[in-house]
Amino acid sequence: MGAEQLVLAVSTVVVALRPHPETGRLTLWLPLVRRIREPYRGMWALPGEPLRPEDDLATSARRTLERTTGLAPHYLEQLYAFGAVDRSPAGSGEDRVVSVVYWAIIRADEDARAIDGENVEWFVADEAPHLAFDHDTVLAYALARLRAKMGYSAIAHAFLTDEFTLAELRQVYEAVLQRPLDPANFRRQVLASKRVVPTGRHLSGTAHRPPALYRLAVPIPSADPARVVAAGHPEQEELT
Amino acid sequence: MGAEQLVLAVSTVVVALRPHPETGRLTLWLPLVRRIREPYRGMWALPGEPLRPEDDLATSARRTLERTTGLAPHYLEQLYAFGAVDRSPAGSGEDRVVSVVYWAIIRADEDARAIDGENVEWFVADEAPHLAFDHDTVLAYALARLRAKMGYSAIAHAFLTDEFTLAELRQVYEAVLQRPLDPANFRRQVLASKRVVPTGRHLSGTAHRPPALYRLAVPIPSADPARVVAAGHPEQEELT
DNA sequence: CCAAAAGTGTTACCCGTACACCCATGA
DNA sequence: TCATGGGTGTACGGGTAACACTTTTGG
Repeated sequence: MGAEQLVLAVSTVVVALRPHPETGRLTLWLPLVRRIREPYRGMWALPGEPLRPEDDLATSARRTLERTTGLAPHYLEQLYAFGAVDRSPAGSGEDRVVSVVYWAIIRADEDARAIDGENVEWFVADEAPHLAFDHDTVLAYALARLRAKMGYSAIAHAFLTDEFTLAELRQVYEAVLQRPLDPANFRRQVLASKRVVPTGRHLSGTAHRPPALYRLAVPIPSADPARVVAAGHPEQEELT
Repeated sequence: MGAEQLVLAVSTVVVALRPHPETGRLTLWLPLVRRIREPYRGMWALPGEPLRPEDDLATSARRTLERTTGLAPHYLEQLYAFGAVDRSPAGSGEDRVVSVVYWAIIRADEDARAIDGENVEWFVADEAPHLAFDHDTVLAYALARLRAKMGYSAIAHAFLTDEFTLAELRQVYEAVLQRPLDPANFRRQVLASKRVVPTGRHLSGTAHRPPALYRLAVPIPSADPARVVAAGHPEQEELT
């Protein structure tokens, strides 16, 4: 037992929707980085970095996203702080690491511009390899929470551009929730929620009847506590 | 600008239900500690401590609870990690502090045994004084989240003993949500949810008809990611 | 004009709410 | 026996799910 140090790191689970290589259906993908040193050398892990004293937690997550994908996040949210003492292999003289984990959601249009960083590779989220540290748990938790949050918040829009068709929005839900939704009922529910406003424009060039384009009525609410509190009487759906 | 160090601390928002000093109705209370050194000397703050390298985050929260109330927590959940760079007054040469905040819920029977620690005093949650650091925000967020979570989880039971009447359970909801609930409908909803099982026993000594006693059918689900993930197909209501 | 997706209408059902009412007990 | 909270019955209304149907385009 040497002089163990306590280190604070920030990791980010970056998710985007891309077609599945086999079925062609939209699925969640995420970038992982291959570890180039011990411990867990050679294994895949979530991207991250130690927190610098001059950085906010979110700033660190943003930089990690930049480094691994070349992108700036439009949606970033804190997930959880993982701090079990045995997260790094015990007795190896390694530092004890507490990781604050963030989520970032990549929009379809940005995803096209994504550039892989050093030792970065994208994986289908549900088919990711066994990961270093406790990152299997972290990833599973992130996915479970993302799916749960789809039900009561507007994060689905974080995957889409400003203008979108209701079919596109529905496909996001179907991809993340992994089940088909009734187009007729979906349309009514979304319109009834007033979250979405028709732009008057229509999407042309489709194989069939041109669908109407919509825009978000209000921006996606931030999950940042400071903003949630400042918003006065918080709605349940805005709290995690 | 001296050599700033990065420090990781764990704070705990401890809540219990006690009668309001004026109205006599049940309300949320919490213990605060008076700061005995700079910065914010003399102000009230959330109890907490720097994380020791040999402690899990939850272990640290547990010790804080022990130190301020003499109790061991039956319900403990991680809330959020606060890490803005200016949380401590800037330029004062103070360390930069990242705080992982936990919630602890005190049951009615334990609350009776609570002993105040050094410089500890309890306050009605909604009438707490202006706090040190960003603890006003932290507290507001904790209360908002507690109220939201009452709607879709079983945490209300964290305030109660093993055996309880439906009226007691309803009073917990009413106290936290700050609005009256229809006893008839409340009873049906709770019974329909199957979360609760009659013990067959009745509470005697009441002024009127003796109410039936109930017990939790399944323990309150832990919000710990490791357990949530291990539980297989997670229900939405178990996720935060 | 045909296929297929966009979009509308209709109906049955579940669930939350409101509220009238009966039951059991201590005082 | 009466006041009071415990406990039951019932009817209304909003929201969701299922699915038949009409509309609009490209080929």
